[in-house]
Order: sequence, then C-alpha cells, then structure tokens
Amino acid sequence: MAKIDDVARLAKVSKGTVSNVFSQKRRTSQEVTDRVMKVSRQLNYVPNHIARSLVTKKTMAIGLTIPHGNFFFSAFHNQFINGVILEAAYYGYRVLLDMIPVQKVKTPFLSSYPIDGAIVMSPAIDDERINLMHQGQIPFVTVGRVMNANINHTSSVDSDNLMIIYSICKYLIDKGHRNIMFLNANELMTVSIDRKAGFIKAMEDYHIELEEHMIHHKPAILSSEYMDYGYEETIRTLGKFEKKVTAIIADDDRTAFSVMNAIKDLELRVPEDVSLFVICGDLSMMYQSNPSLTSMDLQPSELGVQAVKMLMHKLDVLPGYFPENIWVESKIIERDSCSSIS
Amino acid sequence: MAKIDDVARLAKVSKGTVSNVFSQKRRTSQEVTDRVMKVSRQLNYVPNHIARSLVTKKTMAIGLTIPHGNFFFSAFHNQFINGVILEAAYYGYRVLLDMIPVQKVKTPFLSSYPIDGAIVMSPAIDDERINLMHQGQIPFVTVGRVMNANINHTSSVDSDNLMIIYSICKYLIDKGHRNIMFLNANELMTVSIDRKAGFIKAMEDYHIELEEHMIHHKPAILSSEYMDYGYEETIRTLGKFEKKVTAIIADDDRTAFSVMNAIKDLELRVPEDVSLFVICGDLSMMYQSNPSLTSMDLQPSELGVQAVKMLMHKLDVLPGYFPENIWVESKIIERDSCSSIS
DNA sequence: TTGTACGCGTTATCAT
DNA sequence: ATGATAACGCGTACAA
Repeated sequence: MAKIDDVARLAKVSKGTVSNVFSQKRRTSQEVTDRVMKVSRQLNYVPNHIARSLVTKKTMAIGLTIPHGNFFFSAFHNQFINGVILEAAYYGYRVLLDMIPVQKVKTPFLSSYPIDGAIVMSPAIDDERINLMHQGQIPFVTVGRVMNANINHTSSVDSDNLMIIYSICKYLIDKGHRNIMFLNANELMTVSIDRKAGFIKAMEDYHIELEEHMIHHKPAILSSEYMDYGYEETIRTLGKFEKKVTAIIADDDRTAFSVMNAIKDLELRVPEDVSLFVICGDLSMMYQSNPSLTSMDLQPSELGVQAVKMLMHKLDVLPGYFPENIWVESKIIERDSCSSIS
Repeated sequence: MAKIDDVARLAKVSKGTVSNVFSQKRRTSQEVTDRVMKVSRQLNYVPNHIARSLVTKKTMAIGLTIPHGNFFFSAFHNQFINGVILEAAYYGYRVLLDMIPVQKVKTPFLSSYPIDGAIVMSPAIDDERINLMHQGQIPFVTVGRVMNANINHTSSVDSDNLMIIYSICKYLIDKGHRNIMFLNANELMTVSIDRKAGFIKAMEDYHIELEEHMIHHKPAILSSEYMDYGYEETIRTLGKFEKKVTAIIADDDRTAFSVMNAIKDLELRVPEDVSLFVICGDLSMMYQSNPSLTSMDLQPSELGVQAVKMLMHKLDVLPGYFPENIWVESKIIERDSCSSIS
C-alpha cells in the first residue's frame, strides 16, 4: 500500500503538498494538483484514515447505541436507524453500531472509543451507557429523556410522550371507551415513565378509576415473556380475569400483532369487540394488516435526522443555534382498528 | 486527556510497560500492574484507540454494507444485522454501517476505509461495492452470490436459492396449484437470478407452461413503484388481466403484506381463493397475521453469524479450516396461508 | 523492564 | 501565494 512519501517522491513535491492536495486545507496550484493526483492513481494511493485521525482527532464516525441487547428491532428502531445513517452520511460521517451494556466491558481491554460523538437510543433510568459517555467526555445526544442521577443538562431529541398518551386516551374516551388497557414500554425505560404519567392524568381528568389491570409494562429483554408481550396480557386480562376492556393501546407494532393474535384466540374481533391503538409501527404493516391499524406516528426517521443534526452541532460541524431539547411532532393516523361504543 | 507518558512517569515505569499492562501482550509483574492501573484510574487514562490502530493496523471494526440506499429493511435485513452485531461483538469487533453507493464518493476526499474487513449484503450483478472492496484489498465476505466480471473466488455465505424456490414450487404444485405467480427480488440482485432459475426449472420439471405474468421483479429502490410492489402486480394480474393465479410466492414480508392487501381489495381470500407463500419474514408477523403465513425460513440471523465467523477467519482471528462458501439451511414453515386445490 | 525507532499523515513555520 | 521542512500525535514492538 502506497504511502504519502511515495507519492511525494514520484510527484517531486513534499509530503505536505500531497497532504494539501487531498485534504484541500490549503490551495495548491492546478499543475501540482494534477501531478499528485496522477501519481496517486498510479500508486493506488489514498490517505490513511487512521493516521489522519491521529492528528486531526476526528474519526468521522458516530456511535449509535441501541437498547441493551435488544435483538429485535421494531419498526421504530428500523426507521430511526435509517434516518440516522442517511443524515450522518450527508455530513460525511459513518455510523458505528454499538451495544455497550450487553456484556460488561473488561477494564484492561478498554480503550478510548474511536468515535467523535454518539447517539443514545431509548435511555433507561440511570442508564449506564450515559454515565460512560459522560465520564468519557464523548459528546452525545439521546433520543428520549435522560433520568440519571447527577446528570442534568443533556441534549435530547424526543417525542412529547406524556401528551402522546394523553391524546390517545382522549381519542379513545371520546369514542366512548372507559375501560382502556395500556401496554407500556419496559418499566426501566424513561419513556415509560412519561407515558404512564400521561395515562394516569387522562384517567384522572376524565374521572375514570384507575385499576391495576389497565397498565402493563413490557418484560425485560431476554426474559422468557418478552416475545409474548401483548399476547399473554390480553389473554389473561380479557380472558381469565374477565375484565371488560374495550380498548387496548400497544407500545409498538410487534406488541400490537401479539394483541391481535390474542384477540383472535379469544374469539373476539377488532374493532367490533376491542379497539386497538398502536404507538408507531411499520407503515405498510399498519396499513395492510386486517383491519388496518389506527396509530400514533412518532416520525422515527425524523427523530433520527434531528438527533444527528443536534450531534453535528455539538461537534461544531453544523453552525447556528440549537436548543438543548428538540421535540418532534407526532400525530394520530386514523385507520380502522378503533370504533365508537355507545 | 492523559496519555501513556503521563502514566509512565507517575508510575515510574517506561511507556512500554504501561502499554503491556493494557494490551496484555507480555506479562508484567503484579506489583507493576497494580501501580500502573492505579495511576491510570487517577488520571482517567485509557489507551488511544487510534494510535493503537496506527501501529497494529487493526481497527477492530468491520463494515456492513447494506443494499444500495435501501431505506427500508425487511425482517430479513433486521435479523441478519442482529446476527452480525452479536457475533462481531463476541470477537471484540464493532460494526460500521455502510452505504457506499448511495452517492458517488468525491475522489479528493476519499480516504482508506478504517475497517479491517467487510460484509457485503445482497450483492447485485457487477456490484460496484465489491469492486471497491476488491481493489481496496479489504477482506470481505458476501451474503449472496457474487456475479462480477473478473472476480472469481470470493468468500460467501448464502442460502441455496435455486433449491429454495424449487422446493416452494414443488410444495405448491403438490397441493394442486399449477398457476403460480412469483414476486421475485430486484432483477439486478444476484439472488433473483438463482431464484428465477429455480422457478423455471420447477415449471419445466412439472410440465407447466411458463407465462409472462408468472414472474415479476421488484422495482428499483427509490422508484415510485417500489413501495407498492406486490399490490400493483396482484391487482393487475388477478384483476385487470384476469389471470387465474391460485398461488403467489412473495419475496419478503413487506411484499407479502402488499399482496394480502391487494387480495382483500379484490374481494378474494387467503387461502381459500389464493394461497400465499412468503420467503422469510418477521416471525411474529408471519404467525400473527390473519391468516398466519406459510413461509420459507432463511435463518437470517444464522447467515449473519456465519458471515462474521468467515470474516474472522479471513482476518486470522478464528483459526481452522473454512470452505470458500457456506450454505445456511432454510426450511419451510407450514402455517395457514396455503391450501390444497382439487 | 527500558529505551527508542518506528507508523503515517497533518500542520505550523519558514523560504521562495 | 505556493512549496519545503520538521515537529508532532500516541501508542507498539524490538533490541538491549
């Protein structure tokens, strides 16, 4: 593999000049530029990214940490990642997929992270990843609210989770539902806190008594119940316990499908017997399932784009003013899975 | 940020020793190790990954190139990526998500790729990415067969695509179907070649005349028809053209859902009027859609794992013998979307 | 264990 | 304004 000195020698210029030709940090005469480029092509030379990083202290990569060993992306993750990769590429950055807390990092082998910044997806309460970023001095933005002790000002992109659930409840209550079951995210995810609060507030505002079977939390990832989330809760609550639930709010598309399956097994129908509302989800799945699913569109791709922009701003790539927190709008998409009851 | 010299000075050892304490390449006495670690903690020192890479010539990252700007992963991509990340993490490698050919790289800014190797997903015919890897001397393995002029021996992990489609056709034909429509992958994907061949062979072996409406190819990504693939073809063929198709083979879960939607709009039913067979797909979706979908499980996660193992072998991380090509088994999962006709 | 020569560009400083 | 020179970044590895 040819190096800068080889090119310099053959092109009869100094290595500094070759460097400038490639980095464009200083102008070089057309004549010299051509000569250098020609020799470079001959030698198949490209600057060594590592050597460059060593001095510029930029790796041109950002980390994207996906939730602790969550092996199964939902449509939300999917679209979010797409947004991130595309927007990062726009600024010349690549994306390193990361799963920090899957296994404990062995200290002796720890080495500083070769990324310029990071995006932390779906923070948990006292999220270890965030402590690591923080103490490692790595600029980062989170997607979702941070709730770590001792960490106050963090940049984040988020949906207005409290309001989202509140709106969904209002939507269902306006349709006459008073017995709503909410399949929330995992308890440790900060998002679940705000959503739970929104649910409780809605129940209070509409004078509906809160019962235990109305809120469930997604089991821990990798637990045996994880894959069945939605199915079991529905069977148990509507079947065995005979609660008169008339509407179900599902955390994501996967959960929603589990719920539909349970409803089918209970010999009930959507939406005649039970209304089903999905938070986010795969567009084509939402539309093309039977019935099509009414959902709250969280705009995951836009969340990804905004997260990258915010990070680029922190890295001084993107100038201008940025607020500490950005909210991405979400809106209800009415389809056929929610009906009115009298 | 503290550097190795600072630690060396304070711990009263040479930098070489500090290096050894962290890299474990040579033993250091317990006493010295403790002293070095203590000072390192005080100074919050961690070895600089970039500087280390410069000399070891290893970045401990592999690239994963996902199909040209395919913004929407199917379940296959999803599970595949999961397999890759997990297996790579096992060997201490991180995964850089890559989308090389989305936009042309501007030559002057080109710099050598900071990865030790790469996994190329879903190669196309004369795939530019593979030419790049090849001339860039980057060890790589593909998932899917390579069909580039002048490139002969490449390591790859693959399913037996010809056999897969042949088996599916046999499965359907055994159920009495003789009018099968195949929604193939995009024409430029090498996988579509083998699958088409499998389809044609099956028709020949069972003496079924091949008609034009029986094979379709997924439109180019980003084309306006892309998102509608499956829907339009079904409506047109079964509706407008009134072809008596009794069974449809869909390329992936997304396509399958589009087909189901079209069938619904044509006021037909699955499987009573039309049988539907899906190649791979999201497990919970397959199971929980209505009816549950009979599918060919390609084991995408296992494909990812094998691809990483193969790459690790190429990088001399994993010893032993590896064949040039690995086939991952796939098998039919019978569910409720295919019925017999008399 | 220690000393020290690398690895490979970048960038400030100097010269033209 | 452009080109050349040399110091520098931060570890690793090998000889002493």
